[in-house]
Amino acid sequence: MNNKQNKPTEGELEILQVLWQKEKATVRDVHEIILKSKEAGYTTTLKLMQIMFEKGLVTRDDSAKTHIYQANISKEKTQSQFVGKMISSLFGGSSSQLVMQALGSQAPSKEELHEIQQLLDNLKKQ
Amino acid sequence: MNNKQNKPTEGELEILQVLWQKEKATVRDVHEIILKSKEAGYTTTLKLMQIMFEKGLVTRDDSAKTHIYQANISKEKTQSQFVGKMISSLFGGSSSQLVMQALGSQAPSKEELHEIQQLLDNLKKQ
DNA sequence: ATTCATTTACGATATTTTTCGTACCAATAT
DNA sequence: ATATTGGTACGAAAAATATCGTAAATGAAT
Repeated sequence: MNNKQNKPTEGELEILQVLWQKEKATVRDVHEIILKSKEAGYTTTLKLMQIMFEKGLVTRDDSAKTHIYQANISKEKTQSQFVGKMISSLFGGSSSQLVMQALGSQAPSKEELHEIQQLLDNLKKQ
Repeated sequence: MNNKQNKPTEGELEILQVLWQKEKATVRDVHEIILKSKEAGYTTTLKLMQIMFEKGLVTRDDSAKTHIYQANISKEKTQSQFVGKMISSLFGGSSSQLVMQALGSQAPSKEELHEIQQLLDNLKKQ
């Protein structure tokens, strides 16, 4: 069972973000985008993606010279992994505390509020 | 200006949790508690706390042989630091997405739901 | 006073993550 | 054919964290 997927590191997360957004991408694609937010060498990105491949975090099609990468863990799963970790390590296990903090730090739009309200209504019914 | 406080590492976070809860604590106090959730040597905890002192994450009273430590960054500030980071790096800047994820992953109690509802009502008014 | 237990200080090592240089390979242009 | 370009592989260094052993200090108990 390869269930216990390790938490991606920060660098890996940056790459995953790109892959989640673009579905498929070459190292160069990813690298270009990462360059926008930080300084980095091409081979640095390459190496990281190779390591991620070894770890199973991404898959790749290496049939052509230029390999094509895809994320191999879902955004949702990763999010919940991190959120869970955070709730336990910073909010004493209380998800609502995290919710309060998140809502407080950045007010959501009307539509978002509505969405949250719906979810909340749902939870109340149970 | 020592304003740009670095994000505490995971190990540091464990210690901060104890300090936030107990207000004041010795290395041994902290260590005992950490032992409950993981294996660790005493000097490991000690060393970490010494480093945290150097970084300014904690203060300490070393007037007696056994030093007494206190957290020097607030729980709230640290939480918002991490939540903010998370929203931007995993939720594309949308706090409500994080909220949804958090509420979904672990249903809060009735009281908590009520609290969240109140906050939500407040936000709606604006 | 001497021993014993507890603590801090500190250096060293281990581990994990990030970064990069260099070699090598393949496709294309000259 | 050869040079140029753009790609991968790979090893190794650098940086950040975490871990621990050992020595020295301190205070309490005998």
